[in-house]
Amino acid sequence: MASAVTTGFSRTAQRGKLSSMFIHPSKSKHITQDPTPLENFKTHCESCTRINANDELTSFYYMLQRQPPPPISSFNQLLAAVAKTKNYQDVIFMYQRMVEVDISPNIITLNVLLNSYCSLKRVALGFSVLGGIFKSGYSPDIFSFTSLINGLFIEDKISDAVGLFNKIIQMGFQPSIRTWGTLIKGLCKSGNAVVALRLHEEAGNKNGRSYLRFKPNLICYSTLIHGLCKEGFIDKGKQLFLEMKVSGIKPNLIAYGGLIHGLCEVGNWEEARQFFIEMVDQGIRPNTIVFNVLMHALCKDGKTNEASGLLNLMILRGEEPDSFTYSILMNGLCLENRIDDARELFDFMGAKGHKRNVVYYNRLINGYCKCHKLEEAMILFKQMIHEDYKPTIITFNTMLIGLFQVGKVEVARGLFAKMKVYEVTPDSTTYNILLDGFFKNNCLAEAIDLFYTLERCGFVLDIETYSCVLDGLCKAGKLDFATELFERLSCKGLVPTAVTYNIMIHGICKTGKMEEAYNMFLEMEKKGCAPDLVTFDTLMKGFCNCNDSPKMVGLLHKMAERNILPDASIVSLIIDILSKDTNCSEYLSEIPKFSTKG
DNA sequence: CTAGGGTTAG
Repeated sequence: MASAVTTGFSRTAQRGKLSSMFIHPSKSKHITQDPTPLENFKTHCESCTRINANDELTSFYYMLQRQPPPPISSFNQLLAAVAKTKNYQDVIFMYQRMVEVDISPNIITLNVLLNSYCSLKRVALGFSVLGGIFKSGYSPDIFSFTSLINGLFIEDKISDAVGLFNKIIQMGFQPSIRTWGTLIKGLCKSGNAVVALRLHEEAGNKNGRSYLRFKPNLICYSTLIHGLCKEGFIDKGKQLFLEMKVSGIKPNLIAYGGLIHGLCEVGNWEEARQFFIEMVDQGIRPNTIVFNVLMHALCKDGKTNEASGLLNLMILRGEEPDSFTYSILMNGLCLENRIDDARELFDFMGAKGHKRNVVYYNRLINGYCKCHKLEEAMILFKQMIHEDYKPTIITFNTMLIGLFQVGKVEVARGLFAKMKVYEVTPDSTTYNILLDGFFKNNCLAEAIDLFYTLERCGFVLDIETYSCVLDGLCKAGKLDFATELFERLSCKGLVPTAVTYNIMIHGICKTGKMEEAYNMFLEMEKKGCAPDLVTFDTLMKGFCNCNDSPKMVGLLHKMAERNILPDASIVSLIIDILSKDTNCSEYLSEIPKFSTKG
């Protein structure tokens, strides 16, 4: 049975000739084809945009040719200087030239090289440098390991990074404050601020991590505070803020900024204001970024007028608004559907000679798309190209969403084809938009064709993409296809989310097979995926359609267990069923009590 | 030689 379904799919996929249009060539052209060192050097110099780059490379080249060669420490100094400017590519280039003329690196040279690879998201090459360190008879030190831990974090290999940290401790290495800072930063950046906090607490505990010979410093604290607040643990952030004050560390702009940011996100404007005042009292001057954060939070909360009040304050205090400031404000206006005001700001900036950038165009295009003024959006799109701004992936994704929303499928196809022309590579969001757009605009075959083409090309599809396809299939009445695809998810290593389950449950409910729908719900619970309000809403409607009051009451109990409050539509369904059911009083007594406070 | 903050679609 399964094979029949599969065949149905591939036939559709083979029929279309869209594949070549949709799949862009991979970016393999970046790999160079072994030019000679001198050629390499020349093109490298030409492509350098940094002011000092040529100076550095010229003196480097001079050093390379000297006989006898200068000491390795001189090379290290130069490499370190280049690394400091974050031009890691240059460091690697210079290192390779050194090797060519038989200059032996020492541990510092190798560490700089290792760190450059790690910073360029090439931690694997970092590890090969580690091998090279051993081979040259050196021993890796805490610098090498700190860089590797950082590299693992940069590549999102969180557990490997933590594992390496633990391993070097086991091996008897003494971590430096920077190693610790790298660990804290990595955890906070990857959304594991709570883990970072636990480590921090253990470190403070005398019986805990006794190998730490240092106290957390300003950087550790501000990173942690920022990370915790970003994830909504404001109280923990405030606690740490106090703790750092107690241990004699004066909070800086970043610590205050993190706290204010977190408070704004949860809408606690009053406390945010207090900290803002405290910060100013402490002689810390809020910079443009802090103002931007505040304005962004205000705009997101629909308080655009207050945000523009802050803009005035900012200018009054002598802080120069930057490109972010205006784009945040523009977005706020768009969110309030004040597209004309946003346009006015946009034109005003142009008139004032304030440098526009792509983001402004993206924001405004988004604004026009949101209120379905696609012609305006398109005019702006053409204008930005005319003014030599390169459209980005955001520009295209925004336009595509807008076009599909108003049913302009043909224009969307054309725009997608244009991405190639502008050398913008579609990302997974682009494909989700296309799939969703084709499904919603009744281009079922095209959607399935695209989906199969993507799968065949080995494009890494995430659970969002599959959910989108499942939704499209279910809504088109192809529940069989959807079920087959759903069952294939686990062998692709994908875990269905609540959204995925909701889509499937909805699809099954539509066919009236409530037992199957309920089984899907049970599977969801069993797999540890928490059902949400949508899940219950969907099931309630299904059971209501077949007048299954006991099951509805059962669901209400499940909701009570999970502290999910029924919304208006569920309540009306309950009333509906009670009025139909002659045994209503019996069920009435069984309905759980929901506390009104979450 | 190795650690700290903000914006854009769904």
